[in-house]
Amino acid sequence: MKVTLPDGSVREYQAGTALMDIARSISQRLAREALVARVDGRLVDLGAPLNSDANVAFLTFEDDEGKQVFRHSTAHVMAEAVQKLFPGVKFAIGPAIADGFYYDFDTKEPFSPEDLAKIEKEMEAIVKADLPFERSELARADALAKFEEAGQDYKVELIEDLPADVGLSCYRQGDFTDLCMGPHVPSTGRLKSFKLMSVAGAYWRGSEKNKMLQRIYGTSFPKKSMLDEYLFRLEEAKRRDHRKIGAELDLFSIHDEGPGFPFFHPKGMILRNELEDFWRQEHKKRGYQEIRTPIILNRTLWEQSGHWDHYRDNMYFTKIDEGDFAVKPMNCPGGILIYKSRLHSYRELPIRMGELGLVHRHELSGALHGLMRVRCFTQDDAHIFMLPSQVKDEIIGVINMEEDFYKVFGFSYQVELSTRPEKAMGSEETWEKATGELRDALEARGLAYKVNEGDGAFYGPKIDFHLKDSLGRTWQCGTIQLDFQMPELFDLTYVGEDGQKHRPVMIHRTIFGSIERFIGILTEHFAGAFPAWLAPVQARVLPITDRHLAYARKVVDSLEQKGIRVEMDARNEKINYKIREAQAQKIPYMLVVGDKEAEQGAVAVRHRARGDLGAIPLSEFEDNLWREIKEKANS
RNA sequence: GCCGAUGUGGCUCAGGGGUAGAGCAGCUCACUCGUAAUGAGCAGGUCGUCGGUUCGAAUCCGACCAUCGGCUCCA
Repeated sequence: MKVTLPDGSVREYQAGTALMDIARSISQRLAREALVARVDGRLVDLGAPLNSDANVAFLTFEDDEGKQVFRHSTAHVMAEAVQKLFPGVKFAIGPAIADGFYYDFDTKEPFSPEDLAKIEKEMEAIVKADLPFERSELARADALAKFEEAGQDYKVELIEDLPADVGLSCYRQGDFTDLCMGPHVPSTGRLKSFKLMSVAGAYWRGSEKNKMLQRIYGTSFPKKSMLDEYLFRLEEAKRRDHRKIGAELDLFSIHDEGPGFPFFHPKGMILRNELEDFWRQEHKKRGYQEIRTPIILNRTLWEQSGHWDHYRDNMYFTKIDEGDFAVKPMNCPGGILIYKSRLHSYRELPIRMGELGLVHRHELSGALHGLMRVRCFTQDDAHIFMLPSQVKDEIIGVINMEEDFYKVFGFSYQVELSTRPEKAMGSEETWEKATGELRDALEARGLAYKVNEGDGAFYGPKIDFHLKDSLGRTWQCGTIQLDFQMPELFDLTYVGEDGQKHRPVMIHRTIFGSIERFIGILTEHFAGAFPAWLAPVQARVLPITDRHLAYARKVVDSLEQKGIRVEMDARNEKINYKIREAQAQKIPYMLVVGDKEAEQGAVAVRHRARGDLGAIPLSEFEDNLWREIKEKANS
């Protein structure tokens, strides 16, 4: 039979040759590093025989699929160790995830950190024994009987949910057999370096209605050095944590007195205000008007908007003069009242109304996370009221705007399209149509996107922009939501060419998403070293001795005149000490002034990343920094 | 909200049934210094909160609160 390799070369083998032997015939190194094979597009165990002509690729840890198989195999080893140490445990699922794997177990007692150490030890023994992973295929009825007998309820449930005509397979290594479609690495000896990272509760099938299982997270690598490097990267990421940097740089704080309600300090406010100024400029350019609507509004408004039925659990309520009021969780009903406050002509549309609106949402206490998930936040919201014929262009316009914004900060992002959720308002047809419009716009822009079934807002489907934090977790920031419901519910109209009233279409959208969350992401992205235009302090003047205080004062005054945010470190300390502190505060420019500078009207410039840049005339420094700020340079 | 862990001065952390300890930061004094920590002294905490056990609790037990890692949810 003929085997075609990825480079196009063709080799001849006897039918029935094991894939592993084919790998070995190509090179020893490939045989050592290959984890699975891709045969005509399907992943197959290396131990499997090849029976006819095929395209074959051998995958190693370098390939995403190879990596997943490696991690998934490690999950099986962990499950075996758990079976040995904790007899009677029931097994749920154990997939590979982005940086490792997990396995969910139903146990009598939760695992303790000490248990993890024991499980790791046991896993080491299993890896050392180099047990082969053996595949077996079996009939559905046999599989059901087997797992029922073993008391593995979750496996039984999994089998029952699989289509009746699909073939089932199991993998066994040592004493552990698991329902699994595979493939796996050839033997446990491949799984050289692993570490169990944490235990956590996780609901069976991700639903809080189900039982909570014990999930163990772990990761694995073919080499110890790779594991060490990964762990080191994790440590580095923790150093970027916005909660840590936020405290160190005195940007914000969160107190027991207000869980999930962040306090912004003076330096955090500078950052916020810069972002908001930028936001206002950009929106003005693009034909947006700014509005502001109240935080507390009557309950009847929320009943009309559907929030009472669909969002009540996330809302805060209060009473005013015996009347029921709600604290707004979204800005749209307020914006709609402004739209409705007078008649609109088709000539005015689209109307783009932006609002930096403070919303409050009751988030579960366990979900709170620094600035990333809070209970009150400022949405950089906007509502666009338009003619049905304007929908596509408006969506494309917003997508372009999102991209323009993220480019300024150097963010990369993932785009997701979320469709009709279970508890949604409106007909299937309207949803179909709205989802189609969003999809068309994405495709017209040629954007790659992922579909999130059932993740839309209750009033419409949406396009979301997700940004990454320092640990690679993604957070939704920008969103574009197409809404045919609110215009109906509030009987919104415009007067058309024909003099009749017509129904406008609405878009809800954000770019930062929440200013708070955006600041969190921004902080981690730059590790606190914000570009000069955002930096709370753009320059700090460091006089060498108190003989130079007067000149330093002059430098500060001059910079302030130019609108530059500047501080002076007048303390009676050595220059090294002052530099160390300014560096720790990630201040973009340190201006050392001593006798020489005072004499020449100069400053000795040190940049936080580029180091000592030597002395230049003060005016030249001012011009340079001014330019850097104006250009919003990312350095 | 659920599972697990944690909670000691502003920060990082030690200690642990007999009424609290270090480093850094702060303050004072001396040094007047050229690109990442000068030295000395002083001050600072009812050990998250409330209750229980005990002659005695920061230490043991319970409840609650908050934080951290997940699940769920979402900007």
